[in-house]
Amino acid sequence: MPRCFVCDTRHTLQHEVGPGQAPGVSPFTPFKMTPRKDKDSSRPAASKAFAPEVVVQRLPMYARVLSQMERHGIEVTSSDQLGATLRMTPAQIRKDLSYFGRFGRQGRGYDVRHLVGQLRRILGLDHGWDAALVGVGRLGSAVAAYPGFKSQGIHIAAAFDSDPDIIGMKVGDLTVQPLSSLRTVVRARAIKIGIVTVPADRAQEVIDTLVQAGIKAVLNYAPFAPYVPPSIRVRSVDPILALQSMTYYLEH
Amino acid sequence: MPRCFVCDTRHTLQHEVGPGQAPGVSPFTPFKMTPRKDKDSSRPAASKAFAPEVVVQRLPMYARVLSQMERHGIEVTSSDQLGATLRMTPAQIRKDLSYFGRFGRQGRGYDVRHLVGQLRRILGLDHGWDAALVGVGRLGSAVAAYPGFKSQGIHIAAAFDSDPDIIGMKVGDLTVQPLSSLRTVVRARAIKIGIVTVPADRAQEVIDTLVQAGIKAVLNYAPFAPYVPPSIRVRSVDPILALQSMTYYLEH
DNA sequence: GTTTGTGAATTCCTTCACAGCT
DNA sequence: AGCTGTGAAGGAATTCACAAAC
Repeated sequence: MPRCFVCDTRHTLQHEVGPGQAPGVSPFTPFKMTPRKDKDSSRPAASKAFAPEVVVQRLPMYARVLSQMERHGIEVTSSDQLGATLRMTPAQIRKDLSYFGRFGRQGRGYDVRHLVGQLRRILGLDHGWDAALVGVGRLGSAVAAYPGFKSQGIHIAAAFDSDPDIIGMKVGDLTVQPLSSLRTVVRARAIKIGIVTVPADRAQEVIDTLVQAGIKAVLNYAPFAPYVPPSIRVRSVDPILALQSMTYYLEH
Repeated sequence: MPRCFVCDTRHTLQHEVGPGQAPGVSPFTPFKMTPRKDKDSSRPAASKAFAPEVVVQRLPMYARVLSQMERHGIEVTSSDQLGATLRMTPAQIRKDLSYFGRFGRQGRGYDVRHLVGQLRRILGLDHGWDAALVGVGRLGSAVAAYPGFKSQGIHIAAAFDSDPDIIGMKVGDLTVQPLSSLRTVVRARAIKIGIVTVPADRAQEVIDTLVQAGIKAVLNYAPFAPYVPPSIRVRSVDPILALQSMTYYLEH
C-alpha cells in the first residue's frame, strides 16, 4: 500500500523522508504516528479497560521521578508533588495510574518505594533488556557510548554495520559485526529491541531486516517515517523536527 | 509554585528528574507537556482560527517530505501520496494544511515547489537560525558534529561549558567559551535558540540563564522536565523514555 | 474521474468534582 | 483535614463525507 514516490513501486522501502511518531522524541512529544485506527480487536482484558498509548508513554516519566525521590530518601509523595515536578496536573497523574491499579492511600498519598516498584514491573523495567545497535558511524558510536542506556537497564548486546572499515572495530566491549550476521545473531540471542543509527536512505531496509529477525521495538534515529507491521513499536528521535516546530513560534 | 522535593523550597531549579513534552522526543512523539490550559488570551487573529500545537509539530514533516520530492524532480503530489509516505491519513494532512491557507487545486493536488516554499516560510525555514550550544561533553560534541543541523539551517553559533578543561577547546570552527560569558554573547548576537546538553542536575540553571539571556526556544537533551515561562518553547529529546514506553508493550 | 477544503461527526484525552477512605 | 480514585463533563484532535473545482 505505501507506494514509493521515488521508484513508484509498492515496495515497503522508503528512500528517505518522514516522521516517526513524535519526536519529542522526545520521547517526549506526542504525535499520532500510528495511522488509521488500530481497530484493536482482541485485547487481553486487563483489570479494566486498556491503557491508551499516551498514558503508557507517560509512565516512564513517573517511574523516573519516583526513582529520584527514592534516591533522595523520600518515602511518601502525592499526585500534587509529582505534578509540580513533572509540570502536569495532579488529576492526570491519578487518572493515568488508575489504568493500572490502585497504588495510593486516601489522605496519605503514594508510598514511593511501592509505586516505583509497581511501575517498573508494569513497564518491564524490573529486569534488563538486550538491544541491537545498527549503524556504528558517528551517531551510532555516540549512542553506544551514552551511559544512560546501560544505567536504565538497556544493554547494547550487539552492534552491526555494513562498512568494511567499521566491521571489526570495538565499541565498548563489543566488536562490530557485519550486517549480514544480524539476522542470525538477533534470532539466536532473542533480542527484542533494535536501535537504528544508519543514514536515512538505508534505514528502512535495516528495519525490515530487524523485523524479520524478530525484533519487536525499534528506536529510530533516522529522519524518516519507517514502515513496520502493526505488531512492532517504533519511536523516532528527531531533534531537527523538534527544532523546526519551534521556529514557527519564533517567527510568529 | 513548583516546590522542589529535594530541598523543599519554591525555587524554580529542579535537581534532576522529569519529562519534556513528548519523547518522541522524538521530536516525534506528542505529549501534552504544557500543563494547564494556556488560556490563550490575545491571539493575533490569523486568517482563521489558530493552529493547534500538534499541527505545528507536524508541519516540519510535511516540509521534509516535500523537499525530498522536490529533489527527486516530482512536481505535483497529493494528500494521498504524502499520507502514504508519512503513514498518516490524507484527511489529516489536508486539515492540517487548511489552518494555514489553501495550497492545492482540486482534481490536481499540490504543486510541490509552491507548497514546500509556503511551508518553509510559515515555519521560518526560509532563512537560517543561530543556536547556542551549552554543554560540550560527549553528547554536546556529538550534537555539534551532527551535520543535520547545519544542513537544515540551524547554525551553532556559540558553544559554552563550565569545565575549565573544555573551555578553549575547538568544536568545529568554534572555541568553547565559559558559561559566564553566555549571557553577554547570546544577548549581543540576539540568539534565540538554545541547545542544552549538560547533565540533568545542571540543566535547569542553564535553562534559566538562557532564558535570562533572551533565548526563546530550547532543545533539551537532559532527562528532566524543565521549568520555563509560558512564552518560551521547549522540546526534549529523551531516547530512554522512548525505549521505556516500548518495553511496556514487549512485556504485555 | 480526481482531489481539495471543510463543516459535522466521532473518537480520544484531559480536567472536574466529589464520594470515600485515612 | 488531606488525598486518592473515578464517573461525568468538557475540550481537543482525528476522521468522515461531500460539495466544489478542475
